[in-house]
Amino acid sequence: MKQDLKKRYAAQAAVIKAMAHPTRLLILNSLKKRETCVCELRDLVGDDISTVSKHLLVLKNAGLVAARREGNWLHYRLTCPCVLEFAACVGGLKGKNV
Amino acid sequence: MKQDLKKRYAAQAAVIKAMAHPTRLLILNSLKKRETCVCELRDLVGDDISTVSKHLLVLKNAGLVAARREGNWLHYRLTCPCVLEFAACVGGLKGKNV
DNA sequence: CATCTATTTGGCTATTTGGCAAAATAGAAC
DNA sequence: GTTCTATTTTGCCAAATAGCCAAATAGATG
Repeated sequence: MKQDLKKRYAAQAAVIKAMAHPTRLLILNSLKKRETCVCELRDLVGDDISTVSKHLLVLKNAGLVAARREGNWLHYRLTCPCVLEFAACVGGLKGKNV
Repeated sequence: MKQDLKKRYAAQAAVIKAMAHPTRLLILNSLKKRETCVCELRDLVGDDISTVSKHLLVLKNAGLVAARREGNWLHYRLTCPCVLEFAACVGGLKGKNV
């Protein structure tokens, strides 16, 4: 495997890995509609707010979301709505885990 | 989060998770061209063959690949070529990890 | 300044993952 | 049947992950 190819796949895998969690998919799909503050996402997800915050960090580090402060609230938004299109394709698969 | 929605996201996440590894992305992209036997994939990837076999198991469990025996060789093939389209989208992202 | 509110960070534990090497298996060939 | 070859499975270990709670932080407001 060539080195630059390796790097490119590693970069892609990092983003895909950030998406590879039910809660984070829920968050991404929710943000598709409109930007949302963390506390609202916590209500939607139902986990501890620190857990939600960590999920958002993962998404932010992958470049999938960005935040905007408005008073006390941080509003998160999708940076790349296209990433969700492929979820529909994935939905049709029939695997042992699925 | 409603229960059925939760399940749907868990199912999607399982497939995405299976894709979320550089070696597995390499394998998937290689299989896009044509079906390939394990030993050939081992040469391409460069890891131990048991490692490659495990990656293939992950992909198989997710429903992303399937195998066909021909003599001593097992030929793996993509079951859902569409899953690779979104990698191009992901490639454009600029994150801390990417 | 102190205080309140929204969010992040750190610490902890349990679980999962990726890799190699050795042993086991499945089918082909003798 | 035995043997050979391709592949999978098992065992082990180090590293990464997800979750909660408690503590820390950043702005807003008094």
